[in-house]
Amino acid sequence: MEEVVVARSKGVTIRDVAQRAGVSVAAVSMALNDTGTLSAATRLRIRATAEEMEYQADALARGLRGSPVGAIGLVMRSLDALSEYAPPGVDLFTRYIGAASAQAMDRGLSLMLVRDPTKRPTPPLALSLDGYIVTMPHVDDPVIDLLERRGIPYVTLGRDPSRPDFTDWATEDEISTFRRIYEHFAAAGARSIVLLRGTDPNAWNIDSEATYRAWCESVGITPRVYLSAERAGERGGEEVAQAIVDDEIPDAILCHTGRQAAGVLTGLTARGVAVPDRTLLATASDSEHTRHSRPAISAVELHAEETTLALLDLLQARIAGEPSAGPILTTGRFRVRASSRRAHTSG
Amino acid sequence: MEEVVVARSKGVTIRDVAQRAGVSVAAVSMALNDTGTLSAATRLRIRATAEEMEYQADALARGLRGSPVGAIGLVMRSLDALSEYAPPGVDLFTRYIGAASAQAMDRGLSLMLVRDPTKRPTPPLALSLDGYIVTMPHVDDPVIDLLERRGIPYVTLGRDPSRPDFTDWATEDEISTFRRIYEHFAAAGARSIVLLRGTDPNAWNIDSEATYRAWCESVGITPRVYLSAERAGERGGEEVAQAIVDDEIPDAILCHTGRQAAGVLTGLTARGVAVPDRTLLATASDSEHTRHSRPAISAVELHAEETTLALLDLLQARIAGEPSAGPILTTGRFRVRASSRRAHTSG
DNA sequence: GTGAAAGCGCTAACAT
DNA sequence: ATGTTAGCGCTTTCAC
Repeated sequence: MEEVVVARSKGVTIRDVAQRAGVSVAAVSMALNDTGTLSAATRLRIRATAEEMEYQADALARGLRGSPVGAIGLVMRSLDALSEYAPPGVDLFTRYIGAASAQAMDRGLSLMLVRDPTKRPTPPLALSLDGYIVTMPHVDDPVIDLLERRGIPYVTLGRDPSRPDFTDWATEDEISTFRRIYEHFAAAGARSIVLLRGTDPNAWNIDSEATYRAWCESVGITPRVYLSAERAGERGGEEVAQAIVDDEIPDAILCHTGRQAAGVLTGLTARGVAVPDRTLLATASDSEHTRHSRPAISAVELHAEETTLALLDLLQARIAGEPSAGPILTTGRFRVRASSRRAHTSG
Repeated sequence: MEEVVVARSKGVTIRDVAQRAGVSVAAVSMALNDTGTLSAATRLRIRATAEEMEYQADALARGLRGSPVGAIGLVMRSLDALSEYAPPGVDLFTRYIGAASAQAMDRGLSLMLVRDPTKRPTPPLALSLDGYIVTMPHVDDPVIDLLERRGIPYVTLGRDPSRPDFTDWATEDEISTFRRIYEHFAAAGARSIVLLRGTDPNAWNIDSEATYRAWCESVGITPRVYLSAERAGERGGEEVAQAIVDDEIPDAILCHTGRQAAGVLTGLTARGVAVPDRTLLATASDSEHTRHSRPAISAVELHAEETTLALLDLLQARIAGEPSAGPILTTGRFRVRASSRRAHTSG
């Protein structure tokens, strides 16, 4: 039984360059980082040899000294709260991850998805990254606390519900989008409208309920809010649908997540409530479910690219110590599908 | 003008633990890594204090010593070859990135998307990662060379066309899927079939053309292959469509990418060639384009999750020095949409 | 069985 | 203007 261990060859070190250039390691470091006092001549000469030897500073070693490592983290609180990191059909998160990763690359940054760094074991590199994007922070979020405590720069997707003064955040402007949906419902003749939201204690859930109640009040509708934990997924939506029907069949239902909406559709159908003929249905997050269900469910299409771009801008400014340009609101587009189109309205 | 630099506070160090436990730093290291010769008693005592102090070894420092850093890289050769990292409508790559990131998290690994590490400047942490997934390596791929040279473990999505003996790869079984598409075309009465493939020198392009030619020969069809660079996108497809029509209008066209297919559809339509009535159209990669075009384009739906899971398995085995279990073939599903459905066939 | 110390590659303070 | 050196936090010989 022989163990074959392939030695990981390290590359050219600063010492190699120093030796070749006939200077000290300090000189090399200075030359390449444009620090210290070196004659232009030696600086150039050193740079040339470094180039020639294809020298690359080891990020680990620099990081150990406190220099930036050229990588940022992405913490998705909504994913941390789910039971699985890749629930079937939910492409919202993967789209954010993919978009942010690709855009970070264009800026010479690497991005890594990191599990909740307050849970042990801590993802190894987590506390050595240059900064963080935290999506949908919770009330009194321990992750934010940790980052604050460690002095690690961060920005958030969605406002931090615990810190009204914090401005380094961006979001799809859900509030006005929600209003648009209610108006869409009302225009189709809906008089009673139900909101089904999630239970994660984030701005998304808090603000949307507030928006809903305000809107109800403004048009004289009695608010009816139902809750279902995000992690309950379709199943949760199905159960709530039963409860809603038991209470009183509304003219329209708005669900937060695509999975909830898919479940509600199933539940309503099971109880003989026709969508959209009897009750209109829409959701604030698009997903495979909403696109492929029968009828297809009206949903807000998120523009992940636009939002992640804003977040990266904010984070880079924050890392550079520049003043905050936030918050930044991007706009989602409400796509009307069959689930909220009345036959006599569309015809 | 005062510069506010927030000090990044490091956490508890091994020295702190050693001091508190009344032992040397070496003892702490040994106790926590289960190495060396320590009495069970001290080992336990040290572990307790470490736990109590919430000690976390610094990944940078460990990495500098050659230990794994708990993070792996993802290099997408197809993205490196494009002009932009997030081309509009192409969700194939983001799906892979998202799926792989989420699954890696479930295994306690962080995954980061890395730009071509042979291009300078090298992404800082690139050469310190524990391993790599390289998607669609090119012939004589310099990235593979680099990883080999540095002794960094890697697996590939799609076989390495230059290394027939290399087995640590997985892929969606495009060969049999392609055959199925040709048969689908043939069943719909197509006699002349055109293949439009990309130009990246990867297994995908090489093998699919070989499959095509073999199939043509087996059924006595004269092969017609057209090329369009992946980075040419829809535009490239459009131009090729013109060329195809100029040569001779075929009964069916199979395109590699969704963007090419979308372009071909546009091009054909512009020339008055009706899809699917005159010519059938399908593509091997699903995308926004193929789902939302008119008519919707038949496409292979990739199961990113299944494939990335296989890749992570292979990579972890490779890192652990276990024997290869590859290659692994996963299966895509060909979804027939309007673009390849003959009216009299479906009716 | 345990501690002291070297050193991973780098940066920054201090000498010269 | 350049070199010397002390660490960053950790693992790993090597003495004791």
